[in-house]
Amino acid sequence: MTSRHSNWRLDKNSEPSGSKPYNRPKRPPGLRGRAIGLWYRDQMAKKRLDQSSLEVENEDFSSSRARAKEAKLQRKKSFEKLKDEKPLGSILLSDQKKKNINILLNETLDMYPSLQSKNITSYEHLSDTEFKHEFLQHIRGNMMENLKRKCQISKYDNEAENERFLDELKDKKKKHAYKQMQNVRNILPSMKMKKEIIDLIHNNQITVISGETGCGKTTQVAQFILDDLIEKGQGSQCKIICTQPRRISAISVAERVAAERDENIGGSVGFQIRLEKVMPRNRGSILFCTTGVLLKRMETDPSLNEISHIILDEIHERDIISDFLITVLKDVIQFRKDIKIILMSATLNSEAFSKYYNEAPHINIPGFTYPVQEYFLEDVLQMTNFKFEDNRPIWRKKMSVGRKREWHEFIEPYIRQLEAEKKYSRHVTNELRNLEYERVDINLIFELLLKLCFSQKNNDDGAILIFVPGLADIQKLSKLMKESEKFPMSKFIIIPLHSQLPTMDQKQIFKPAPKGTKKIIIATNIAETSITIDDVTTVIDCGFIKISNVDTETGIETLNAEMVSQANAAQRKGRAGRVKPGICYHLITKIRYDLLDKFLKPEVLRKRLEDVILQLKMLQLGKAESFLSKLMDPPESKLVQVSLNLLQRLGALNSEENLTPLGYHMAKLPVPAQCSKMLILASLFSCVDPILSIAASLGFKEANQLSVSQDDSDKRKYQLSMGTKSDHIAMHYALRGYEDAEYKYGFCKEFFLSSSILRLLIEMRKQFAQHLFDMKFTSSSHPRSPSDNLNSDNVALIKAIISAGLYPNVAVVTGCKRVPKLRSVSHEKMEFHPKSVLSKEKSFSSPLIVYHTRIKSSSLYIHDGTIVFPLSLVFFGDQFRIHEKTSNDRFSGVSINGTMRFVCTQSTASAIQNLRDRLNQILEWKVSHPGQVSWAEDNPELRILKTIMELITMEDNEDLDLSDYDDN
DNA sequence: GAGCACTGC
Repeated sequence: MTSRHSNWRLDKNSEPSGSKPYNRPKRPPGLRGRAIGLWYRDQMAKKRLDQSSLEVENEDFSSSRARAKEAKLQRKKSFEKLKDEKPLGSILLSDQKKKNINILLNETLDMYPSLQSKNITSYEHLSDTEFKHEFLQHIRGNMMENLKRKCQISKYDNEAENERFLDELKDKKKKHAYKQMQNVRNILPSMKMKKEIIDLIHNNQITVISGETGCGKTTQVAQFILDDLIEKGQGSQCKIICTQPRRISAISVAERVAAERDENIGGSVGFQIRLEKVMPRNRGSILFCTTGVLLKRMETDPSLNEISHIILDEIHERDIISDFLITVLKDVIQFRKDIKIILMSATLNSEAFSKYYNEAPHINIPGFTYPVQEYFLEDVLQMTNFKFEDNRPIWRKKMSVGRKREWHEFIEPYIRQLEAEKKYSRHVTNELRNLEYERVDINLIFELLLKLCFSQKNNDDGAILIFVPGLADIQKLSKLMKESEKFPMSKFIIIPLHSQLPTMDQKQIFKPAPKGTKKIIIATNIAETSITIDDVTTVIDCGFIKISNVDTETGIETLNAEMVSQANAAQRKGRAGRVKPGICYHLITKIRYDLLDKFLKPEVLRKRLEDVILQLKMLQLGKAESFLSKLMDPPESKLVQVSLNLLQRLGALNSEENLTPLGYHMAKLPVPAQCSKMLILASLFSCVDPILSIAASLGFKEANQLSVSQDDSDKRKYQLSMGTKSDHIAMHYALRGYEDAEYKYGFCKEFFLSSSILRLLIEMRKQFAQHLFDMKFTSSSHPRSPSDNLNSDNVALIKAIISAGLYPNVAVVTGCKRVPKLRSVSHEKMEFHPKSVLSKEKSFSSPLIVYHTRIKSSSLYIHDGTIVFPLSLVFFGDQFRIHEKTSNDRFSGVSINGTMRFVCTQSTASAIQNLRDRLNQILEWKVSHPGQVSWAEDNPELRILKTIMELITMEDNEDLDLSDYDDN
């Protein structure tokens, strides 16, 4: 007795109507056993290959069908296993309630008659609304077609403007301030290559410009283009967009360039980042924006109409959005022969970009930095006489095959060579030989610091910058320095630098230390690119970096310290040579340095792909797999499938991998997919305020800050959760508290919150609220409008909506001795991350937890959780099924997900099922006919939603005894 | 008992 697989996509049939039938190829006679299997495998592979080259709509039907089949098989398997699952709770409904539900269901039959329509995948049954028009146009469109259509627009040229811009520039050149700026600019290496750069850009559609820090490419190239065109009397044709990977750099570069032009921002130069912009004049202008802004712009303006030049800066960083952009632009230039693309990168990997763009011409600008002397671990050991702790001889049996080979082929011979050269003492080579494994050694950093700060010959007054992987290392080193009493505050300014630590006095970080004191900065890789401290002359690079990764098979994300790449090491070293010659200590051996990878894996290979896939769907780029295969480094097919499967389960994509109405809304909102689902539900249930805060926090970051010394911040977060046993609701209370606080600074200080993050979160809330209003889900664009917040104080309802969004991320509490014990629904061991308020919980009134983020580091941690009750999951989960007592299954009740069962009577089960079906009808209808639910009158929609709300609220108030669920 | 860094008209 399986209820239809309901997940409010308007797409229940997995059989695509109107698609071509799938012709199973006939296998040649004479094959046997394994050979048959192999033959079919090859056929499938061939078919997939053939189809990926076809145009968008017919593509890959066979594999989606295979996927559906696989999913069905999995489901069948899990139902078998379900028999062994202990029930995770029970559902109790009084006879009176069931009676009322049945009356209600009868009275609200045929709420939406057109939903009964058979031809549901074509969406023709939808009422004729603005939304239907917009949606159908979107899912039927494809980017190439749009480009063909839109690129016919003739070139913009305005004589009057041309003249005005030229006169303006001539006048400016006479001004003293402008001339002075010009003198500063003239020193830059890029200035010497101005003509070459302009010519190259002029003569080619694509240009790759490389250059190291200090060459001035970021500030100059856009100005070269603009001034050149103005001087040619073509200023009005010029409209440049220059992207930056970070918000701050977009603003600061714009400010810098405006200053160089003796202007304020908003003239010929502007910037645009999310939630903040100062636009330049329409023509003869340069806009500095973040990569994300450009990508979003392309959703509505794929042909980049009116734009004359796109400059993508810092693409060597290989972040997802930049990688994505260079691929999309490859398509755009086919139709916009007049647009110019300029790719700017560091010298190291610029060749690769040139190659990716079909051997595009490439120009290198020499950089200007002071020389930096490099030392390696062997030198540091010699200097400090350091001895590694617990340094047992290498137990080579334990090493992986690769490590073993590495040791025998390179490292061991290198040490032998050092011994032969006798450049280093016996002590050094012994330590290297006995090094069990390479890791960050805080004691070594400390010893090196002592040497640097207290040996006579060192009278350098520059700052010392230490790179460590994470907060734990910052804390350890700070503690060590403090306890040694060798670094008194009178002589040393010690600055920890980490994105989640409160930024102490800003000026202190950037201004040189007063005479007689030394500045020591202990930083994560935030100091590699995001924060630049000019007066650094000594860098200590521990050689490790924390880096996120993803398991291609399971999709589990990880965060662990790994060895840096040569590019990282070079960047870190470069931080010592900004104002004068410097020194860099790499705490790895020279041979290890040579063996390092050239670059880190690009981000797109280290992240889950749900959001990228939604973005590419929004840009109408066709099948995920075939578009992603065009990237410079295509992600593994298996991982694409994992992400596609989740999006399909969430109801964002249908079986043909097209956006559903729900998916369309999800992709439009700038939050993770699961959060947008929450937002839509919140508007239907009239409780947007809390969910807006939660979606903003999950999509951006929590406002809670950390501290270097002891941690009161966890206790304060616990207070903020107000006993709701939910990190998510704590996020809501943090924002509400901040908004309502009269003395905001004091509030932030008391609760260890970052006011700058809170302010951004509040702006994001407004942005989402505006979206919901524009989509007609709410009656007001104000986040706290009373009419959209009738139920915002109903904690049980908020939790239910959180669980509806975060599903299928469910964890189960299995016990609670010292700390809560946790497992996933598929029985993996998990833990609450210590920052979660739930990690301190002693008793659980329900074993069910929903979460957003799960990362494997030292353990598989859930970073944020909310405790929920069975009904929320039963109403909003998928694969709902009723179980009857039979001879081989003594269980009577319902199950969801093929993994979670709940005990109830048959009559309760069927009442729940019917109510659930009706709820799904409402949700299906609502996402495709956006409109508010009127809470003012007694309409059928409202009566159903209210009934569900009442059931959920009631359940939360019953205190259940955890001992029922304890595995022990 | 522990949290690299970014981003979204």
